[in-house]
Amino acid sequence: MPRKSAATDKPLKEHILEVASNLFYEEGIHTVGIDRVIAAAGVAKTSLYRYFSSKDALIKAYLEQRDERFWQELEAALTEHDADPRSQLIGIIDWVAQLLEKPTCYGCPFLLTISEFPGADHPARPVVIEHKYRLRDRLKSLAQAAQLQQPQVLAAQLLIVLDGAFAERRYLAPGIVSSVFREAAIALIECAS
Amino acid sequence: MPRKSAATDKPLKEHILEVASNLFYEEGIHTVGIDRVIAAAGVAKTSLYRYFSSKDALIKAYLEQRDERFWQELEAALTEHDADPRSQLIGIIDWVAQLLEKPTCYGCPFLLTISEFPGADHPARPVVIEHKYRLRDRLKSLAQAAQLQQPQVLAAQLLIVLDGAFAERRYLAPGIVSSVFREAAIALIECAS
DNA sequence: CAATTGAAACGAACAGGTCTGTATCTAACT
DNA sequence: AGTTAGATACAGACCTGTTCGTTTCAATTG
Repeated sequence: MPRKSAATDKPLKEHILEVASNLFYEEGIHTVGIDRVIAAAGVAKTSLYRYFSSKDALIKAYLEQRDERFWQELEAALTEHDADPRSQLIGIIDWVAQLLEKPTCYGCPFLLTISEFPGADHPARPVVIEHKYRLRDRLKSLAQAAQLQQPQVLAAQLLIVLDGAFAERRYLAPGIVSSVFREAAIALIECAS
Repeated sequence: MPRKSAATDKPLKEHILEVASNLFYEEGIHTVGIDRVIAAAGVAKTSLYRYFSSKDALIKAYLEQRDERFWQELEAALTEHDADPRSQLIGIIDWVAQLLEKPTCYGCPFLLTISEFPGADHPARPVVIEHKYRLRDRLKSLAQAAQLQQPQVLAAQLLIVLDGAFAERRYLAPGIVSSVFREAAIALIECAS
């Protein structure tokens, strides 16, 4: 049976991944070396390499963890909303707007990672693309169910606004980005009504 | 008098900067080392360091060059348009849409750079922020002159759409991003009419 | 209960590579 | 002669990934 980490009582692999995830997200992947990760996690280098075969594997696990958490929290936020598809669509917008308001939001981890690794062969790339496509499809089916015009186009438009808002969170203050994002998204939904 | 580079007949400093600019933009700054730059430029390392005191200085020059070129080409594109402020605003949108359609467009160099260097103390940061603010102000004054509602808000919305479109150009095909961007921007302008 | 065993983790050093930036020497051109 | 640039080697730092020896701790076994 695997040993538990002292502070968090989580399995060590998850503990390492969580620490790495925060560091990668906040400071960038290239600027955070393995030594930084193990120091912050209070862990030996051998332990990290026992669970992750390479830094690339750790990066991939980081994105997969963020993807999983994204959908979990999104679906959880949507259960508090009306079942009406239009309300659900607005619900996604509001949920993202809340994310953008957090001071701990530094942008979209997927966009940030693909900015750091533009190479077509990096293992992170398919995770990013799949994440974005899935989100766009989710928006599209909601727009479709809400009987909005051109749901495919609207979904793509909303994704652009979302990506733009997250991109700007790297250099702009939380409140402004969130409110402008929300207004723009609502306006586009109104246009398709 | 400084020697001209064989192929381009430009001063060596500009030649180095141009080569570095393309490499940084296409492959990312972290993944492109000084050795790659001098090899691609066909230049000795000593020559590079004669004109640029450090890699950070080269990065800063890269962004300043992109900024300068951005405004030059934007203003040039706008002279072909009607002097009417609303036409000028649409002109910016169309010009950006054309940029996005180019296969050589890999996103916004400013957003990409700030994604790679999130640190608040990096010399690239102020260049990025100033560029974005200037663009937003340009959009705002055009919206104002066109007597659109809430020009400040509209400008911020358009900037979000623009940033989102450029962000998506790292993982999506040219044509789709460009057309969706254009439709979203036009829709937002219509909303403010 | 006490001794043993074995996996899990730590710590520290190191190998091999890459990166930035410098120093030195030589060639070319004015 | 003197400036400009090329070529090369190198210093020092950093980074990934490995190796080796030691510690801890829990489960097993007598």
